[in-house]
Amino acid sequence: MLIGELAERTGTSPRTLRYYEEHGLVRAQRSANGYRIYDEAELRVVREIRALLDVGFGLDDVRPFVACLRAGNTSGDVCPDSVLVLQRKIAEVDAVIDRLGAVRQQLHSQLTHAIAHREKTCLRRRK
Amino acid sequence: MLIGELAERTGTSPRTLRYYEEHGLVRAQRSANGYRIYDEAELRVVREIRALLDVGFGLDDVRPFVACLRAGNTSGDVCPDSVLVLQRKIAEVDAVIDRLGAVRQQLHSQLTHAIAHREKTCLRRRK
DNA sequence: CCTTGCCTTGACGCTGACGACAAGGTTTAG
DNA sequence: CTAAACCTTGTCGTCAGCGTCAAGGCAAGG
Repeated sequence: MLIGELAERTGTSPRTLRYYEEHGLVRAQRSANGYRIYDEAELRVVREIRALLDVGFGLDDVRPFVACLRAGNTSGDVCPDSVLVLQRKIAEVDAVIDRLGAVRQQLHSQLTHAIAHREKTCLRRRK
Repeated sequence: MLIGELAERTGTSPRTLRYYEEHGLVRAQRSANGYRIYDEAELRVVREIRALLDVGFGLDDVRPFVACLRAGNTSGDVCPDSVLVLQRKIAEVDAVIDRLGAVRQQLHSQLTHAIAHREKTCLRRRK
């Protein structure tokens, strides 16, 4: 499988795949003319990467999962390092959710005050 | 008030204040030697900017609030444009919170599966 | 032979809110 | 005279995950 095909089958671009390789996440053989050649296993690797990136992981966070797949596991999640990252990420997500909840509350109260103020102003004008 | 003092009183840096000015958010007089001179009103403006940026606003989102202050209002929130931005931002925050909630759930289930798998593996080894 | 369509490496662009540095002018205090 | 401590404009660097050329090679079909 060449890079274009892998890109298409994973919904990415050749550029993206080279970028992953450059960062040690994806591996490829080389044909005589220098073309990258991927086996079916890389398909799963790339899909794992994509799935995790979509969820907000960084490339560094993804590494343990790729290694886990390469170690022969059917899932990238089952290795200790992956579990650690999962736990850390859940904690991070929780923290962000909490923060956003507070932000939301603040914005909501600002909005409430603003509306109240505007009604006061309208009443004054009417008098 | 010179730029250093304003920076200190707002917890920012001179660089930051020049950046805001460059983007049309903060205004300053110039003294004979070319130094920026700020009046007390800019203090409130900068604090408004900072407060909104801290909450996740972009500079463009902040503009209506600054304009609202400049229009003579004691709060930057009370003008129609500010209210629109507030409503939009609340909606954005809600969307992100929802998304993160889904992400959290997915990660949690991945984690659960991973733990379950590891226990299976442990049991196999003991046999 | 020429075009089309793959592939290669290399390098700059992008988004946002600044930090950091360069190179210089001004004012004040000693 | 000079050092300290302000200020000025200008430009490049930062983080992440790529997009977008540029310039070129290779293979196959008409």
